[in-house]
Amino acid sequence: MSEISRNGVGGGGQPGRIGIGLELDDIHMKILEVLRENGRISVAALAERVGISRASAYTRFEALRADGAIKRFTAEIDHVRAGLGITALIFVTVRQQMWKQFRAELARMPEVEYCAITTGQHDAMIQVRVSDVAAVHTMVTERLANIPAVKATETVFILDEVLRRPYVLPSDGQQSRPARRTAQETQGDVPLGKMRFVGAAEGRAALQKED
Amino acid sequence: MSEISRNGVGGGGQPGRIGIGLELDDIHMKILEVLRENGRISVAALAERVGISRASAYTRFEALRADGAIKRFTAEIDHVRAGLGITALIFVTVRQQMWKQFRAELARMPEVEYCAITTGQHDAMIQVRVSDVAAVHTMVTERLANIPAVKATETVFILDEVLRRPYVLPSDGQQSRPARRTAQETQGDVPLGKMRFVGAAEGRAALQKED
DNA sequence: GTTGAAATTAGTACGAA
DNA sequence: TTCGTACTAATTTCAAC
Repeated sequence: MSEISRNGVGGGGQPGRIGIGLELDDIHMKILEVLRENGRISVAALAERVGISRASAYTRFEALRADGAIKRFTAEIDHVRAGLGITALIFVTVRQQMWKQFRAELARMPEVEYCAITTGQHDAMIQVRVSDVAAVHTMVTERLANIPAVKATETVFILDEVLRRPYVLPSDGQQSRPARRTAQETQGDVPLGKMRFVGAAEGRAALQKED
Repeated sequence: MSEISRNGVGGGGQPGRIGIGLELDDIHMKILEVLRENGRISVAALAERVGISRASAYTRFEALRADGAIKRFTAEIDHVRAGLGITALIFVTVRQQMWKQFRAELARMPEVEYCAITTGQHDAMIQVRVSDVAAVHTMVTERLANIPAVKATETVFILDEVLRRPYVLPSDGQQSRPARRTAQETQGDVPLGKMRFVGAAEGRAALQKED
């Protein structure tokens, strides 16, 4: 049910960000690393693993929560065991000027686990978890189709979830960190023919702001 | 880095499931509900909220972990605060008989937060978080393009993440629960014209098994 | 499956470096 | 700020019911 933070393409620390927040140093990052793989670790054990005192660990831990860098702690549930064996992605084309309504309707659908607004052919992608294939059909044809904001949908099923990391952090040693080489420099190296980048459809910028 | 459980389209409690697991009753579900919204709650407090004794709560808590219904506890990090302001989805077409290699390569890419095998036009969807737009380009053209298993990619950016629920549970009161009405009964009700379901490409079944 | 009491651990508050 | 310590409160474990 939680609205989560904006994530504009231009984002990533630029001016205009709401809330200055605290500067995250290496120790903060280490704390996040530990916490994302073991959200129930005691602060004492956390302090030891990170190499700071217990008191400091409490201070930093609280700071990270207060700042919002840690949004919440959660248990990862095996949805198959929990009876929701079917996962589907529904790509939605949303009618202009109706995003607000679309978002409101989404909040009323408990089977929706994730929704993101995207560039490309469609406007949004939603991920749903349900108990059987028929439920996906019901969801799409009865629930989504009845939302005026929804112009069209395209549904695919998830056959297997290969990988889910709790949360990716910069300290994971990305090859794609602020690269020395620019995009232009890179272009000669690899066969770009098979790669395709899909920008936002016309009018998307306008849609974005409307809510 | 964790491989997560299979999620076949036929799944959801059918025979052939690996590991019998324990039967999840209402109290188990309640525990999962509480834990997914507050992964750091003490077992004592959990017991109170669920309405059972401390000892029972401990027993059930442990059983859920041992069974794998609770896969892990994790902190949800604000990736923007953490310096990864850009999120993108990369839809990948994978060459037949090369899934194993594809999976292995994925594991080596820390910026990949999620990967699912899907039906439809593409074979897999991966979600990446990086610090800037250039990093996406680098990721796709340098890393993915160099994997022989990757036949083609299509990239879209995530402009906004509207909604993320920790984990959807059946008890969320889904409208799409084992529906009384069949898909066929439903068809007369709504304009199906704008809805599209996309099945697996030919040969996908074979690909699925290969790994 | 529950209660209660002991041992352990967590969380807080302080002064000192 | 961070650390170390001491103090208080809470949690977990384990026993008996």
